[in-house]
Amino acid sequence: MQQEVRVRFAPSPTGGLHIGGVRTVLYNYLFAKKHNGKFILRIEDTDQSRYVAGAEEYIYETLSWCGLVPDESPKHGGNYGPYRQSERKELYRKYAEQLISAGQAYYAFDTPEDLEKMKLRVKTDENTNPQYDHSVRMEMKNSLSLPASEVDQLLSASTPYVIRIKMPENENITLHDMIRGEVHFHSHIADDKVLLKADGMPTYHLAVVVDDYLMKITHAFRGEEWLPSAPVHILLWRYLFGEDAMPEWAHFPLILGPSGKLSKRDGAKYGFPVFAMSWNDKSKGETTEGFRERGFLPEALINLLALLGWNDGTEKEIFTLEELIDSFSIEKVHKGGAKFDFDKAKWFNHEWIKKLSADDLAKKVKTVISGKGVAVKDEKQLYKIISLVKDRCTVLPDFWEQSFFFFREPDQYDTESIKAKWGEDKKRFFENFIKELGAIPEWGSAFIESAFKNLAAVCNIKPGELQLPFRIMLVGGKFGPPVFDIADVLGKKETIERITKALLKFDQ
RNA sequence: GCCGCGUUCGUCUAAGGGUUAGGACACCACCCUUUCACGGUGGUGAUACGGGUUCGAAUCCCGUACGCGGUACCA
Repeated sequence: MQQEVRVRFAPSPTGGLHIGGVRTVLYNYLFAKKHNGKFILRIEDTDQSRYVAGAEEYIYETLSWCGLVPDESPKHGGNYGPYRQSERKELYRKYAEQLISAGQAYYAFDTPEDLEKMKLRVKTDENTNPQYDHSVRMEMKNSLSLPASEVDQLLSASTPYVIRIKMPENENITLHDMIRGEVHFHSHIADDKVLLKADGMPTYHLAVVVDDYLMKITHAFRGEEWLPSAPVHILLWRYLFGEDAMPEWAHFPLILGPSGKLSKRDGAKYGFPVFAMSWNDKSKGETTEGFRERGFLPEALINLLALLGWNDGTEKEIFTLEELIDSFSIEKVHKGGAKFDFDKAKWFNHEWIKKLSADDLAKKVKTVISGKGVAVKDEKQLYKIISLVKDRCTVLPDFWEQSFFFFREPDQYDTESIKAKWGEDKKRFFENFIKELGAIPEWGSAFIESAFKNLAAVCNIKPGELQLPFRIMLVGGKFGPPVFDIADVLGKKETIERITKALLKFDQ
């Protein structure tokens, strides 16, 4: 019996979730579901200074909107809680102390000023970014450099301290990554990372290892930005729980903006959303737009994100979540970063709007329409409208541009477009057409069309020449779906009224 | 600076030693449509560079260049 697959997404609740994060969630989710495993959400809120109210709620809402609901989380519960690191605070210290006993970590009493001084002292052109590592640690104030008696004294005097890992000086560390294969590091390049902060909270490095162990995570996936600190995590695993217990790793490629790693600033700068849902930063009073608010469907967002850095090896591009679960494999995730292309994103949304039924779309379209102050009275008519116009809608707000004329009569007419060819004969045609329409036994686009064409033949006018005026009478301009379909949806009474009204206007 | 990762049309990607280097987005043209779209057909357009290995390299190896990431008591 194989071990149950358990994966986790571990965001820090510091603001909106951007699409890189959503994609990480997605790949985690797909992997878990593919292997009948569990998808866990863990909140990494160990940095109290960066706490942002509402950010955690936002994450749940985003996940729920996307349809990527965790099996375990602070909100959904589970057997491995608490799932919020701040609530696990007391549990980390013992592991840090264990490392100290084993000589794999040490207390460090350096103040921020001490660290600053060290950096200034060591900094050269060749070493522009000095680290707290083997080369300087014996010159600093820590339990390695100080005599034991002094360390005891400092501790009993409650001097603030951190616990740092003692990185070995000369060791090769190999990471096996499911996407990249073997990645090699030298231990001497990493610094003595802080494991436990002065406030007693763990840093990411300690917490991720301890929690992945305690929560029985089998596969640890995260963004490529974590690759450089992987050796620290591997060492921690080796020291604390043994490498045999370590999950399998995979580092996903980054999603790039027009210039480097996609950031929320790119959104404002280039005019596309970067967050899944809009995020309001109350401290700065600025809102970052989300895909949801821009009128994207969650199905499309998921689909486009899945294909940004992965594909199933075929030419298939439109996938439902189910299909993604079915065909997903980590090995086919790319190594290289992918630049986000908003045009392609819109194409995916368009495809999804076309793919979904009027029924699927109705609720969202209704929201768009009512957002314009128009109440949708006739459900059946709405379905008809959606079917009629969805092929020409790329994002949800387009439904208004494409169908507003069904809800209100034209307030102006594009008479310019027909002026040149308008005349008495055509006017007469429409006057007769009104009578014909009144006599139509069954209202429907095919009947309207044949009445229209028959009458045109009688009047000896090409039907094509009459269609544009008819369209403008009904909607006001050169837009909309096929004109007989418009008349159909409008209904007999409304159609006749609009022709009548327009005829008067055309004369002026 | 140092370390790591990466590099196929403008963008997302297929091809894991033998293909006229395929598809999609975008763009252009034509067809359909007397609105605009949808749709259809076709077109422009890529293996970063230099060395190897091989009968044969986009594919394997080495260098160079470029890009990205990391280098916090942030995650």
